[in-house]
Order: sequence, then structure tokens, then C-alpha cells
Amino acid sequence: MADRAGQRRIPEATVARLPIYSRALLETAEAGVGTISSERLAALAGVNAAKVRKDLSYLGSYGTRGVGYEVDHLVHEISRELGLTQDWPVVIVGIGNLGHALANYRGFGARGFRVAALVDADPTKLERKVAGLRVEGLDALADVVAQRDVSIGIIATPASAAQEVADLLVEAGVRSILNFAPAVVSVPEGVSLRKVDLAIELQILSFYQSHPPDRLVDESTETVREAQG
Amino acid sequence: MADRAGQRRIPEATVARLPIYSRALLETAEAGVGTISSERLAALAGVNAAKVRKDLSYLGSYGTRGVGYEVDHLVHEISRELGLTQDWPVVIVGIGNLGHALANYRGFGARGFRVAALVDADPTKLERKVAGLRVEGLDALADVVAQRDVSIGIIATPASAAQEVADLLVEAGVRSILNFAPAVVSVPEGVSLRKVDLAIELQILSFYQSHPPDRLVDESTETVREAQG
DNA sequence: CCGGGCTTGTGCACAAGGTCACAAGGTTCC
DNA sequence: GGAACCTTGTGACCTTGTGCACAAGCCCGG
Ligand SMILES: NC(=O)c1ccc[n+]([C@@H]2O[C@H](COP(=O)([O-])OP(=O)(O)OC[C@H]3O[C@@H](n4cnc5c(N)ncnc54)[C@H](O)[C@@H]3O)[C@@H](O)[C@H]2O)c1
Ligand SMILES: NC(=O)c1ccc[n+]([C@@H]2O[C@H](COP(=O)([O-])OP(=O)(O)OC[C@H]3O[C@@H](n4cnc5c(N)ncnc54)[C@H](O)[C@@H]3O)[C@@H](O)[C@H]2O)c1
Repeated sequence: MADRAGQRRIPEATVARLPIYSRALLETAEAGVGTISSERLAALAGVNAAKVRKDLSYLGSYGTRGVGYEVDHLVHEISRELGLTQDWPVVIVGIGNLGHALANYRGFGARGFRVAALVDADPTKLERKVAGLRVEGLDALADVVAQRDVSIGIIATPASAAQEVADLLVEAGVRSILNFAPAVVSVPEGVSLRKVDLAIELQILSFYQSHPPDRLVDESTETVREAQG
Repeated sequence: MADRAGQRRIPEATVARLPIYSRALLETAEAGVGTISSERLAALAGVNAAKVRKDLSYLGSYGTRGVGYEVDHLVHEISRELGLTQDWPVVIVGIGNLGHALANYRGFGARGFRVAALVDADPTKLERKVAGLRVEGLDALADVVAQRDVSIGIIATPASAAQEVADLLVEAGVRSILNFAPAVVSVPEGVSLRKVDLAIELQILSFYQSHPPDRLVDESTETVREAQG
């Protein structure tokens, strides 16, 4: 259906796994390994080998039958597909507990996500320098985003301010938002929004701890090791 | 198939949404509203109304046709289903940047998740008190888990230590783990594992920013507002 | 040059999840 | 008492995702 673009459309589930493959491949490359099979990569990524092959097939045919995938090449192709060949300046809004930790997080720059600005509404924080950056006022958000070409906004404010901050980010031109506040935020079409919600994760864990999987129905011995998906 | 338990099996996707409903309902209750329709709840949760009804139907029939759902009752039923009627003591392993932020996070206790212990491998950190708790050594993990009845473990160590820490947690008796380290961790059957991975989220955002949805194929006017799912 | 042995790429069948539409069932108002 | 109105609960259908199994394809040894 309408694949007139010639390019296959990459499924969401695949997109979510590409970064995992990428990380595993980078580690493999560092170990000096030149080639990797789907089975090995699947083990490293904690998924099924067929899934790996199908996922990678969306990028084109970069594997060699009987041999596997060339690690360096694959890393490059995945990076290109994920858009990691360019820099993505990030603004963090809300420099409290969490904002501080994020600002100081070293792993940020590793994949081209550079913290370009820190913004907070509290005037008493404007003096501070955090992780080498000056904290700026909320009113400076629009200018900062425009001037430093910020493309991703991270919301680390209290939940009550999340929607307002999201609106400001969108208005300023940010097209991707990552929300850490425990609030439902909505954005206009064309803007991507993802959330990280600690409370939800814990409550899901609580559910499964309260509802042990029914092992009485089928005493199968299949080793269903839960792995990160 | 094998619903001999009499209880319907709650789909994973539904479980992941229950905490969102719960939060929305608590806010609604605070506002003094006694009854809520699936449509209103759907709007608050950022989902489809039919989905809300189907999700809630798994808990039993707690709605009244023509009226809606009684807010207090629903809050109670969801809490019960999620297992939030009891306390879940949590241990945080790795008291660095992120571990500090988590330890100081006030929103923790709100739903019965109490930080019961802080553990780190670095001997120089053992002296410190963080958020009113003394940081304890990795060798104390097993005792701490047993004595304080810890049921959930949070991994906030570097990626290289994640699997090792997970193994220790499992060995100590923890059956639910939340992993913040960017590493694939695997656990035995019967242990729940969830992950929160900042780098992956950013890379997914990067992908969608690099691949604008193909608006040329179908210039439909449907308002597909991306909301948090 | 050919055959054996691997590993990829993918068709297919199935499972899970989402959306629509509507009958069932309750309430309210006259 | 009854009819109009509203909202739930759910069956049917569609989309997306998963896993199996196997043919196609490539390398290497002889
Ligand atoms: N601390 C954690 O470990 C943690 C974990 C998970 C989720 N969260 C969530 O992350 C968010 C931040 O948590 P925190 O512990 O850092 O809170 P915090 O109170 O320490 O920090 C919030 C910061 O946001 C600023 N702020 C408030 N309103 C603002 C606005 N309108 N615009 C810009 N800045 C504004 C405040 O001045 C403050 O500096 C919260 O929503 C919290 O629920 C925190
Ligand atoms: N800082 C952030 O904002 C942030 C954001 C997302 C993800 N993360 C991830 O969270 C993890 C922690 O990040 P951080 O910034 O706090 O790092 P950090 O280096 O500040 O802290 C790591 C802590 O773990 C301790 N540690 C090391 N090995 C250990 C072991 N085997 N057992 C117990 N403790 C051990 C260290 O002593 C240190 O205190 C990392 O994996 C990081 O990638 C951090």
C-alpha cells in the first residue's frame, strides 16, 4: 500500500529496537569483532534472532548469507537510519533534583545529544551554573531554542507545569519532547512526544508481583526468561 | 482458553494504562467530582474512550450505564488490582547522580513505594547519609533485602555493573527490578524486569525527527494528536 | 569447479492490541 | 408509567507484531 517511496516504512517496534542493536554492535566492535550473526546479536539484545533479521532487513540487505553482518557497516547504517549522524541539541526545562542529574549525565553526549541549555522558572536558580551551563529563565526559552538550534526538549518540572512547558517548547519550535513529569501531556500533530514515568513503571511491577503468572495451568518447562524488550 | 480461574486475564497493555487512569481519577476525586464517564476519563488519560471501557471491564463491571463510573470506587478497584493496597519497600543500588535524585524524590512514597535502603559499592560513599538514609555496602544487600522485606530493586549503577547487581538482587530474593542502566539485563523466570533508558528514548525521537510522517500520500485532515500512551 | 555447511531473508500463520459501532441497560423527566 | 436520552459493555473487524520454518544464497574446502 503506497510504498511508492521505494523505501520500506520501518515499523515502530523495530525503531524502538534499533538503538539496542546499535549499542550491542558498538560494544562488539570495540571488542574487535568484525562480523556478527543474527543469533549472536539477538542474544546481546535480548530478543529473537528472526526478529533481528527482519528488523535489519528494513534497512536494506546488509548481511551476507553464511557469514553474518559486518559490524562496522551495520553500526553505520543504523546510525544513519536513526538520524544519529547529526547533532541534536537538547534543552532541559526544570533544574531540580532530576534536572541536575540529567544535566550532569555524561552518557548524554555519547550519541550526539548535547545539552545546549538549562531553563528554570525559579528566579533564585538563575544565578547558578550547573554542569558548566548557566541556568536561564523561562522567558529566555524561545530565544535559546532558536539561537542554539535546539531540537529536543526535556521536561523535568513538576507535573502541574508539564503541559504549559510543552506548549512553550512547541511554540519555540521544538519538535521532539521527552517528558519525565507524571502528567499526560498532549502536543500538536507533527510533534513527537515520549514519556518516562517512574511511578507507572513501579505500579506495573507491583501488578505483576501481586499476580504471579499462573504456573498451574501448563507446567511447561520452556525457559521464558524475561529480558528487556 | 483456560480461564478456569473465573478471573479474566488482564492484557499487558491494559496493565500499563491502569496507573494512568488511577492518577487521573485521583485528581478528579480531589476536584470533588463523584462520577466520571469513559469519555471524560479517556480525555484525561489521553486515550480512546472505547479502550477505557474495555480496560475497565477487565476489572469487572463497575460502571453504570447512562451515568458513568463512580470515581472513588474505581480508584479503589484499580488500586486493588495493581496491588497498591500494600507497601512495597524499595532498594536503590548505585547512589551516584541518578541514585541521589531518586532517593530524594518525594513522589515515591505517594503510592506506597517507600525507599527502604540505599546501596553502593564505593566505600567512600558509605559514610554519607542521603535523604535521611545511610548508604550501605553492596555486601549488606542480602541482609537488607531480607530484613526490611524489600520487594523491588532499582538499578542506578553504571551499565557495566547492571547484570551483576541484578543477579545479586535476585539472589537476595527481590522479584521485581527496574533498571536505569543502559544495558540489557536478563533475569530468571518469575522475576519481573522493566527498564528506563534515556538514550533509547532520545534515539527514537531522533528517528522520528529525521523521518517526518509522509503527509503527501494522504492529505487527510484527521487530527492525530500524539498523546502519551 | 562443485558440493557441503552456514546464515540470511521472508512467506505464513498466529497472537495481541486497537477501533468502531451498536445493543443492552440504566436514569430522568414529564 | 413510559418514552427519550445517555453511557456502558462487547462482538466484529482490522492493524501491528511475533515466531517458525525453509528456500535462497554465499563461502570454503577439496
Ligand atoms: N527526582 C526524581 O528522581 C524523579 C524521578 C522520576 C520523576 N520525577 C519527576 O520529574 C519532575 C522533576 O522532579 P524533581 O525531583 O527534579 O522536582 P524538583 O521540585 O526538585 O524540581 C522541579 C524544578 O522545576 C522548576 N519549575 C517549576 N515550574 C516550572 C516551570 N513552569 N517552568 C520551568 N521550570 C519550572 C522548579 O523551579 C524546580 O527547579 C517531577 O515531575 C517529578 O515527578 C523525578
Ligand atoms: N544521571 C542521569 O541523569 C542518568 C540518566 C539516565 C540514565 N542514567 C544511567 O543511570 C546509571 C547511573 O548514572 P549516574 O549518573 O548516577 O552514574 P554515577 O557514576 O554518578 O553513579 C553510579 C554509582 O554506582 C555505584 N556503583 C558502581 N558499581 C557498583 C556496583 N557494582 N554495585 C553498586 N553500586 C555501584 C558507584 O559507586 C556510583 O555511586 C548509569 O547507568 C547511567 O547510564 C543516568
